[in-house]
Amino acid sequence: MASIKDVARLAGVSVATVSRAIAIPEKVSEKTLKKVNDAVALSGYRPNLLARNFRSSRSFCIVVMVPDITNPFFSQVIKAIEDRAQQRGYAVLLGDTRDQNSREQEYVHRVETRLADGLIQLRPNEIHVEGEPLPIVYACGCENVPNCSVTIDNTLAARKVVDYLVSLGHTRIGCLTGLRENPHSMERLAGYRQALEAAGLEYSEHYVAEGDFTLGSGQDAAKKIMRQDKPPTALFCMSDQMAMGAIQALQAQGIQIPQQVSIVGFDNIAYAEFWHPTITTVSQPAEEMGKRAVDMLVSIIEGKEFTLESKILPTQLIVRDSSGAAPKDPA
Amino acid sequence: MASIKDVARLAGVSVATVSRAIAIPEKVSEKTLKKVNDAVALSGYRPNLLARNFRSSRSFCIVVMVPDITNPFFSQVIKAIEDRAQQRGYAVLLGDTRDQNSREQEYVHRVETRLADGLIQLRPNEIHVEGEPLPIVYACGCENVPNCSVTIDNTLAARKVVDYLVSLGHTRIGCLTGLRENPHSMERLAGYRQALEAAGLEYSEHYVAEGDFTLGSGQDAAKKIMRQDKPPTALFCMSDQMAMGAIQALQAQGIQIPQQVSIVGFDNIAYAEFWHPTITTVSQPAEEMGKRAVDMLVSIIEGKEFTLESKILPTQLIVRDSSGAAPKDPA
DNA sequence: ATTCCAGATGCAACCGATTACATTTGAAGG
DNA sequence: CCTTCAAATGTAATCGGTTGCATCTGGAAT
Repeated sequence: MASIKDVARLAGVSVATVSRAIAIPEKVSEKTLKKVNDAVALSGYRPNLLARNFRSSRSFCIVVMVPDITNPFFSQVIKAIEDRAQQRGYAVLLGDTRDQNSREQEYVHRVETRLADGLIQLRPNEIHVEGEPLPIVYACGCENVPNCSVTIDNTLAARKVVDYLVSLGHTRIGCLTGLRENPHSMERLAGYRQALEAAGLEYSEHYVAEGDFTLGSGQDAAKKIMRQDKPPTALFCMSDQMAMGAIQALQAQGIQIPQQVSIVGFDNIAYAEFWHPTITTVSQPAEEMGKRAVDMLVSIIEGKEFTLESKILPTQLIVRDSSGAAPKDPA
Repeated sequence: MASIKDVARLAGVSVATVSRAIAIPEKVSEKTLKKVNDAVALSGYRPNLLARNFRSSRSFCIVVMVPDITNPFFSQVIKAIEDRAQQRGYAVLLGDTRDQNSREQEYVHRVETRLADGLIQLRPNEIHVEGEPLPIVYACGCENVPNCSVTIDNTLAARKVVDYLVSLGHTRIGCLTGLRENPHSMERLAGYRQALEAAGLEYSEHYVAEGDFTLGSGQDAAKKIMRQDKPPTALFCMSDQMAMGAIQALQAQGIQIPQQVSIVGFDNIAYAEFWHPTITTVSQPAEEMGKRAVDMLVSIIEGKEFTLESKILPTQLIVRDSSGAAPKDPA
């Protein structure tokens, strides 16, 4: 593999001249520029960016930690991140943590050891770092993370969608959560409770079932929650995937949606408007969050200013066919 | 930021000793080991892996190029890749190429400039590299790529699923392709034609509609293909996403699936068995391909043996509810 | 006490680029 | 022809580790 020395020898100049001819060609005479370019072409020289990065102590690489890349919501965010990062001159290291702290640590370690310049955390968990602070941006997380973050108001969004169910006349509204200890679950559950309270409805653990945001867990949780005396006439699912699982499970039992039970999701993933029925949901600004997260991170990395200017983006209720008026005479 | 020199000074030993104490502690006396460990703890020292990688000319990073990360099939493969790579000590750089050659080149460039040790190509395109060959493995691609690859027999898989439609009595079988110049499209189309020919059915361009593997394109292509005198009674879609779009489009027209039209997909993504109706499809071994691709790439990188031992994995026809016997009296 | 030798440690080169500083070159002006 | 000065180029230090080789140390054997 040809190095800058080989090029210098071939061109009959010093390595410094080669370096300059490549980096700042206008600072080099035309004659030597040509000699160097010829030598580069002849030797098939490629600069060793590992060396350059080492010298400058920069890797031009950022880590993105995500709980599950196969979740369409996250893959959408990541696509936006990759796009923006590429524009800004950074590459994206994918860290699918599978919600395991040990895996998370390994990726944080890459930043500590300079293999990445910074990190975007898509899990709603706070990262604990010993020693000097690292460039970290939280995205799609929760309202009250300590560092820079770009997120939505989960509580408010949940509240709005449950308000909407109330406005349709529903009084028995169930809730399918992610893992209960997940901060997203907690905040959205808080919004759910707020809406119930505002409507004068009683909160009951019987109307709450735990899942983990996946299709299968939505299926199971829906079955479980409907298996009671006075089952809900509406279900607020904390992810579209769970809503899909729930719809599938209820339809399999011959339950009509939305005539008998209304179902709403969260995220507005692409499949939501293709499902049968199409799914009422809360739209999160996935691309916008990804893009802004990159911009924030880059300005921290390059400016080294760890300002705490967090940003909360608006969500939008998208009404489709999976929700409707409460049945007159529920079972 | 503490460097190895600071640790050496603090511990009162040479940098070489510190280096050894960390890398090969058994080669160092207990006394100095303790001194070094104390100094490391005191200074908060983190080795600069950028420096180590530079020295060893290795980045322990591999690039994965994918046409579209939001395609659930690819995100599944990538998840497997990330998992395996992590196990083998490599990080994964995500390259979402959006089917643009310029973006592809940028990522290839990262390998040429040593910022990544190798590359896994999930697009079915061949990568053209000038100069020395690079460690590249093709996965989920086509049968006849030149380098090491792990893939399926697209032609055979398509042939089998269309054979299946024929066995149900269908004689007017439509085909929704990806972009026509996409190698996957071409190979699967070949399988489709083989099956027709074997059944003595005539091939007609009127029964072929082009899409791009996405939901929306499946919707459009299905509408277009049904808008003719003798519309197909069965549709072979080259991706599950297109099958979903097609199902949605036909149902919106009041067409019963599978009673009036059978629809089959390709990939067996997670949503296929949750769709309404559940989707008959061809299962690709996504995890297995991802895992094997990493193993192949690592053995090329570490062994530097560019052997051409490609691997073709089996596919499986998964029969579900979206396909059934041909209607007695088609419209 | 001397010799020997293995184990522990230090010295210094090295990886491939960048860059501050020193030196050379060459064209313009006197 | 000589001076002057900016432009062009070269020299060498540097980034932070790793590692071959030399040196040192201390205990065992003689």
